[in-house]
Amino acid sequence: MALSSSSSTLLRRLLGSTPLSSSRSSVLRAAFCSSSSSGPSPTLPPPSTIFGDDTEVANVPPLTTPKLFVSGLSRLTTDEKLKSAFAPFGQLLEVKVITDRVSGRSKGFGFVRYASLQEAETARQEMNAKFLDGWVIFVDPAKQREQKPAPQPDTASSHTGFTINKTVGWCG
DNA sequence: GTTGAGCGTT
Repeated sequence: MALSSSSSTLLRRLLGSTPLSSSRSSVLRAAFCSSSSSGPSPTLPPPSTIFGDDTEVANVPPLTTPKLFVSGLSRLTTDEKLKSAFAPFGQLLEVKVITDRVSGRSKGFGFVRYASLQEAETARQEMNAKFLDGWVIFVDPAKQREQKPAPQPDTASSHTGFTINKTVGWCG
């Protein structure tokens, strides 16, 4: 149950030649449902226990942030290329391909931010595991880059007038 | 040219 979309290395290898059978459960279901009119079967549990329900397994959890993390980008892919790929799926508030400050080239991943979650989900379901510039890209919800800047409540002076000396330096 | 894990600059 530890299926995560972060396994890009193995997935892009498999995506090279995957028949992608989506209606495999229909064949098995027909075999079970064709012989169930003569009382309960002590040897076989009800089909609902095996397959659960008509719920598809490809159900993905909804997003919680309009910001998406796009990985698997080609080194030749830039901001404009990424923007052009995610543009028709919604209003992009910000598109950024992370480039190394030293070498000045793309790191192979970027971020896209939509105006709403609806657009982000659409873009994710439409652009996840798709080809972009010859490489299979992966769209995942991005983390919050904004970590607490200064959550220090008692950084000023207290009413008691005492000031804690935080100089816990080395005694040597 | 630089081939592949990962979460960014202001």
